[in-house]
Amino acid sequence: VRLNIREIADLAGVSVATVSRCLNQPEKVAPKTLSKIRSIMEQKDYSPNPSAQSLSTGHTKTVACVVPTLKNEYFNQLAEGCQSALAAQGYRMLIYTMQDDVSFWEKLDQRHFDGMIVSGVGIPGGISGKLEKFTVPFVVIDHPEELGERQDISTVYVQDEAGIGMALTHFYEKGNRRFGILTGPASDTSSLAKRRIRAVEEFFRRHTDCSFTMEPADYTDLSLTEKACGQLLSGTSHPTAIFAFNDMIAAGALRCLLKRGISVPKEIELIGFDDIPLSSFFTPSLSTIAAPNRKLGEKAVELLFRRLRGDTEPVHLLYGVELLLRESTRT
Amino acid sequence: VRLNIREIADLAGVSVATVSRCLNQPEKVAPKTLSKIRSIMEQKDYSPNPSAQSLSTGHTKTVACVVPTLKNEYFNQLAEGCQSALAAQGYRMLIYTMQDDVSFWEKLDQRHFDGMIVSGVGIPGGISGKLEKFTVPFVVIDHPEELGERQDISTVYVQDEAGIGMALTHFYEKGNRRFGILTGPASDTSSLAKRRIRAVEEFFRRHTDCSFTMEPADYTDLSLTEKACGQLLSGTSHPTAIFAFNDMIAAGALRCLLKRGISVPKEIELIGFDDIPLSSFFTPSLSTIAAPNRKLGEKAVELLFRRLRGDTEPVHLLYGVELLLRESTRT
DNA sequence: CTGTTAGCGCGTTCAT
DNA sequence: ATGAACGCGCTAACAG
Repeated sequence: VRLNIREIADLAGVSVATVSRCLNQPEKVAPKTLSKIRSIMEQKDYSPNPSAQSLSTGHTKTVACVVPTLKNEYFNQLAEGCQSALAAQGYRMLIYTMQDDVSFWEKLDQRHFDGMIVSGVGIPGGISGKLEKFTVPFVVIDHPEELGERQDISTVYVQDEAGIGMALTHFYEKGNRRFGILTGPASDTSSLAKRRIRAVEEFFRRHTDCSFTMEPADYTDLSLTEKACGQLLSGTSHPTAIFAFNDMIAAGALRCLLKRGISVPKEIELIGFDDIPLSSFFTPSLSTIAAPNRKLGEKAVELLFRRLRGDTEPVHLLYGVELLLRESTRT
Repeated sequence: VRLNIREIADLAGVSVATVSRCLNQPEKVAPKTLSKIRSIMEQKDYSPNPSAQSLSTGHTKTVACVVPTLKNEYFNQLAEGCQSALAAQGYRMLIYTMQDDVSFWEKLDQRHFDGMIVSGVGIPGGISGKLEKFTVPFVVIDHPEELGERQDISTVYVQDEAGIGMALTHFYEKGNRRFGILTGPASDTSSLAKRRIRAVEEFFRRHTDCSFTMEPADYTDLSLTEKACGQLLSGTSHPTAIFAFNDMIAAGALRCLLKRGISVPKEIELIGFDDIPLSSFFTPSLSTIAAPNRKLGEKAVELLFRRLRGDTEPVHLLYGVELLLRESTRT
């Protein structure tokens, strides 16, 4: 029921080339024929077949968004930022989750899209191991340090180290000396996870009057997170302040603490990371390191478009973070 | 750097037709040539060009997921369910958000996908107004009542009315007689929104000893939600129980109440709808009507695949809901 | 300014 | 069991 370029051409009494030009280089078509063809296209509700267009041009007007999971609000926000930015440019977005599929990258066929946005994908051996096969431009939402040999690609990232420093320093200045750190899942080998751990270690190297315990936590499974927090409490360090690597984990910790009748922030203070939308709804509302999650996605798209337009200069956008003091920390 | 079917054929000393058969109807190829071609494909890491395949077959192995927004956890969970189900079948997922783009449906080109999953898309005039142009199969995650003339399509939905009845009845049995209802945004004309409102009205038609106030609330903007809840409190009904149409709104209400020093559930009880993952993390944890959000997405995909396989019998999957009593209601 | 034509890569009759 | 040839719908040289 949908006609093709040939039929439009016949209807307008011109050749397919003219119709095609009408779409791609209207300035090269006589105003008169142009308007005539256009009215016919309008009337017949014509639009070029995307598959044919892709086959012919090699472009798909589609971008892939690759995240480890959609079960963490952080990645949802990233994806949301990408999607809206892409839609605004008339691009479609394919969404892929890696989950625990180890052969993910091998199965990914880049001919489906013009470019991709990749985030937080703990790649063993670094990005260079799996992403070097890709010739389509892509932007990584993560620290540039894991780029390896792919120094040519752009990144968008936040000051993790600084954020962690801010949180721990705040705790320290409030008099805390015993800390609990809830890291991401032990299986998370992303550069993001490793970098945050390093930042923690670095902090305590400079604050030898403190003790701390690190405990891996999962944000997918509530019971695991609570258990991890329990470990922290039953250990020898008896923390008075807990820092969680992301807000999902902080949520679990909060629940664990309150269940045990531990007052937050009175007895134990808590700070998370990411500032997901609902963290301000917790009670006590969660103090957290805020990053511009949505914006990261939007900017990544922006950088990707630069590439698509031919600008191959790699750009690294670093965003600052902010310590948002809400109710889970003492004033 | 990637070879095509022609080159593979030459390498194997056969024609392109044989290589193609090798992929699509291997049983029609001599075992010997089959294995030979396959090893070459393996070695050269060959896989057919998706665009060419689509152009030739008319299929894309891609499904569209259309939701109003990705800013509500509910839709994220839906999308997540769809995505994982699709990925398991080797399908890709395009994600579209309608936001407030009125011309969304007109711009949507169905040639990009083999089918679509549509959810909660308040379509003025019903689904039939905008979706009838689509010839690709699609499944609606919503009540069948809005299907209009498209009685041929499958749906997946939950018992909204029953859920609302459960919540309000629970409130009633606990002795509450003055109710506050926080509905979705006034602009939400989806069948879901309307249906929930009808269910509320229906309940109070049968419980004339109650008073209630309905107030539209937005889950995108916290301040609006809090203001809506404030309206409820400052009105004449002085509710002792508040029911929110979704958990995002309930979160805002919770915050509003606690800010004003109103104890939940002691002074005012609160029940939400959806059971988004973080609702159990609120404090008090949110009592809510739980729906199998992820599963709705998965099932929708399942029904869609039936269509793609040729089974045109419309199926309507109705899922039950459950009143999850947590801490925001009295025991 | 417009038309002809050759691909783009693959699926698929129809012969052989 | 295999190959030759056409069609899918469009873009881009090239010619006029």
